[in-house]
Amino acid sequence: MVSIKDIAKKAGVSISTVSYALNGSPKVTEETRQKILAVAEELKYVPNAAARTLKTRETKVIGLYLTDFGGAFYGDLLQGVKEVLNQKGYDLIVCSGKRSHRFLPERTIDGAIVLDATFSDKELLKYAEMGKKIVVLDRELDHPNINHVFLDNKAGATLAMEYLWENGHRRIYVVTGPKASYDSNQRLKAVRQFAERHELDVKEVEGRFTKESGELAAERIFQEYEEPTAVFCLNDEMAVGLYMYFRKTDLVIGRHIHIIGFDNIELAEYISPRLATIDYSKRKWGALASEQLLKMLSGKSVEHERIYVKLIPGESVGSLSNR
Amino acid sequence: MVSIKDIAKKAGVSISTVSYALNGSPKVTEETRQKILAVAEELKYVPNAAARTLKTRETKVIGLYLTDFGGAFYGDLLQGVKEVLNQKGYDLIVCSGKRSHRFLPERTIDGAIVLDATFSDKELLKYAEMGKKIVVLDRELDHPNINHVFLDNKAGATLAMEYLWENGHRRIYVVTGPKASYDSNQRLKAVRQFAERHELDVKEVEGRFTKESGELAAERIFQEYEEPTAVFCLNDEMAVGLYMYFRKTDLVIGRHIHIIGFDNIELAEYISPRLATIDYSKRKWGALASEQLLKMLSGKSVEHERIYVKLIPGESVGSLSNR
DNA sequence: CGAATCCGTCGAAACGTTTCGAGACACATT
DNA sequence: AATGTGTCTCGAAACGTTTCGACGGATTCG
Repeated sequence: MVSIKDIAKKAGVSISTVSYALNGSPKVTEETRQKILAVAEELKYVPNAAARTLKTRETKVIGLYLTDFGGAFYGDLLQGVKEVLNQKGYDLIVCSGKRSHRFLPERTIDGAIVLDATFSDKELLKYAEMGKKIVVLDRELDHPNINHVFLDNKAGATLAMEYLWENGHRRIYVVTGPKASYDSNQRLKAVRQFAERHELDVKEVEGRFTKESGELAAERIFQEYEEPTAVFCLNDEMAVGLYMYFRKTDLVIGRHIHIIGFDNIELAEYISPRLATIDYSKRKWGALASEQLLKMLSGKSVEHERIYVKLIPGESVGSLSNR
Repeated sequence: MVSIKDIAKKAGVSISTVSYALNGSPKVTEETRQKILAVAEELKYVPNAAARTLKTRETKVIGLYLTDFGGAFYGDLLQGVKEVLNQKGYDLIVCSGKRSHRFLPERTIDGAIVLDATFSDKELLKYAEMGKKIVVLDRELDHPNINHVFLDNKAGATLAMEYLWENGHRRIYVVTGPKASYDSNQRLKAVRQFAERHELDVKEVEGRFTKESGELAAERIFQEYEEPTAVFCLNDEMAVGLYMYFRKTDLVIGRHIHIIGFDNIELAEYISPRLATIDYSKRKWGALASEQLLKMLSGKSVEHERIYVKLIPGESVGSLSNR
């Protein structure tokens, strides 16, 4: 409501002087700045973001795109992103769904971090081509305006397989994510390599990275059950689905059936038996992604970063020797 | 980059005609509209949100303020909000932290839904006073520009107490949230009323609505333990904290120690034994909140809404008779 | 047939900033 | 005294829309 113009009038100076004063330009004398600040305060002036954006072409807001708001998975990641961003004077908004894509071309946000499989490569490339800066977390995309923080999926999947192997497991199933998922494919690739190296026959069941699909997968595995069997779920969410299923049977997890996941979601720690899984710092992942994005926005060059993983043992995987 | 002006030039019409055409005004003939649309398409025109906002004074974006991005608690709520909003042509952005408050006065968003105890009443009232429309979910605030969807905390707390009572429990502890929490206070009030009615002596331990504080509370309770004791945690998060603690002792939950929570978070279902708790539709809560907000924005009157609760039994509470 | 009505189009102002270039003034330099 | 050098302030244009009022031409009406 009250604009820079009102301040100018009341303070008896020009509009431009007010603007300079408010923005801390050295062009204006300390005395007039104080006067202007006082008037602004008195009038309860608040800058109009739209007008400023129209002129400066930037919003100091960056968007984070998620597939859905559900996943407990995201908490730490968002925290990491937010910390970095706020510290550099940027704000974070979290978005989901196709509608919100408009923020990118319409310049509501300066850049985006994407962790949303429903956001197509094609669309992303289109925006990148328009000059928008983007960091993707769930795919690799080759474009000067797009960067990527590499999560070491393969190392993680290999760790998981080794853990099962060392515990004596030889009949192993893997429950994959959707075929289109980059993470799933990377992890699966490592599983296959491991299998080949050890001359194992790893059976593959396709899931959708959800609890429900995990439950379905469990059903299939149960039908073919030949004791003892270990299952590597390519994410924890599906592992929880297996838990749900096997609780209804007389197989006990960690004894008759062995499960390991990937992601170390919160639930993995609280469910019992403790789910063995692959952990990585989601917070750091988010922090690195934002740092990359900010560098891109300020025209600096970015070096490729990588997130390391580690194994979290859990009672969901028992040793075959001490049955 | 390409603006309405470029379209006008290329199509050989005036700027205003382009604007009318693009906005589907009946003032322009179908023929010219098609021509303009074609040119816009060809030029890959995208409207500039800042310019439009500057003129129309609205963004068609509403903000949802959360204390932090952590809580798995929010998923369904956000889903409910988003569905309603999208259907009415609005977008949702999720925000957290003081910095983002600027969106309200700076007109980046048309209105806000607040579920964030760190957002002070005073500040909220200030924005309301400026004319911003707000729906609060975690407090009651009396202002024409602020509304509220009522969650039946008292009924929920009473249900929980009755459940414990009917299962024969008489030595009951309640673990509260922070003193400043509206929800905690409402629930606690009902607990006290129940205690008075049944001439019970309910011991109160103060928590902070987090797992860690639940664990601490458990420690205190354990020291005073006199079998059998039931604990009503004023939210599930803290109940999970109790689980963590008691797993380290030789008390088994649902047998020697009995626990009930409030909120029915996802974890409550997957933890074992299943946590008894109070459930309510978070999705509906979100949906009602957004509907209220949209009504306020269009100047309609809003009627007060209320969310009902129900008891979810769980094995975390056993009957005292069949020990 | 002249006047009234309607319809599609247009020009221009406005929204609230930022920022460039120029103006005004004071002071120092030759 | 004329010129030069800074310093502070100002006016005006620009960003990309929306929308009001006006305009001219075609149609309808009495």
